[in-house]
Amino acid sequence: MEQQAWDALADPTRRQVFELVARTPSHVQLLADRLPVSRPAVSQHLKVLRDAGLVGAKKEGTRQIYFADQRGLAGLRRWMDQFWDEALANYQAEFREGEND
Amino acid sequence: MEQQAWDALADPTRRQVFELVARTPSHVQLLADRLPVSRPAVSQHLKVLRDAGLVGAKKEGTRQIYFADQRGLAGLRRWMDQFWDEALANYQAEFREGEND
DNA sequence: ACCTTCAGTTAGCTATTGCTTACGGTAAGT
DNA sequence: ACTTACCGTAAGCAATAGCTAACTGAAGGT
Repeated sequence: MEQQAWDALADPTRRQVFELVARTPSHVQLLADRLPVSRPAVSQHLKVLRDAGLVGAKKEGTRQIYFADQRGLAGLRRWMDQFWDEALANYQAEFREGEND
Repeated sequence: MEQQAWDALADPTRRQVFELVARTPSHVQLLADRLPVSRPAVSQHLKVLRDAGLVGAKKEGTRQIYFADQRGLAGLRRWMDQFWDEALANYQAEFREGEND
């Protein structure tokens, strides 16, 4: 469930899709115009992002407005916070030992 | 440069390697023992993590002690903070519009 | 009714990835 | 010097991913 968010955001163009949607909610065609890939590709990316809980959709006539969903990001944020301190601690510990050579 | 960090942490076993190293700095063989992959696989993962700035290494005789490096995480953290607020804002905005139907 | 616009899905191809096995290479123990 | 314990890298393979092109379908506009 958290793995999906990692996979989703690891791909560069898919991350671009998320960034565009996060700044301004928009429909598929608009996203495809601003990206170097075709419309179906954007559709597929949006499906992955939606399954990961990173974006949501809202029907608006024939169009479909996508917007960023914070819940998908929450898992990654927790993970990051968890290892941020540990990483710093061990990093400093290793270098403190190496200082007195 | 930031893409490398995403790619590195997207892979589940590679993320496990990072997590183990972040908790307790250790050498390759020790990591391989705690993971369901071979030692060379761990070596390759560590190379990717090192190129991404996520881990550092320190020679200790014939062994090599790997430890987590906070600098690789910094980029991802900045990215996360950047979109955390925007995602929340747009998420709420979309639902506020949809409430009065 | 017709046509246009918007979107999701499938098939198929190419490129990349993660793995193991096998090899080469360095540092300590005897 | 020889052996043992480490480790990194290359070759090769099976699986996966991202893309385009083509198809299907729903919603408005005329």
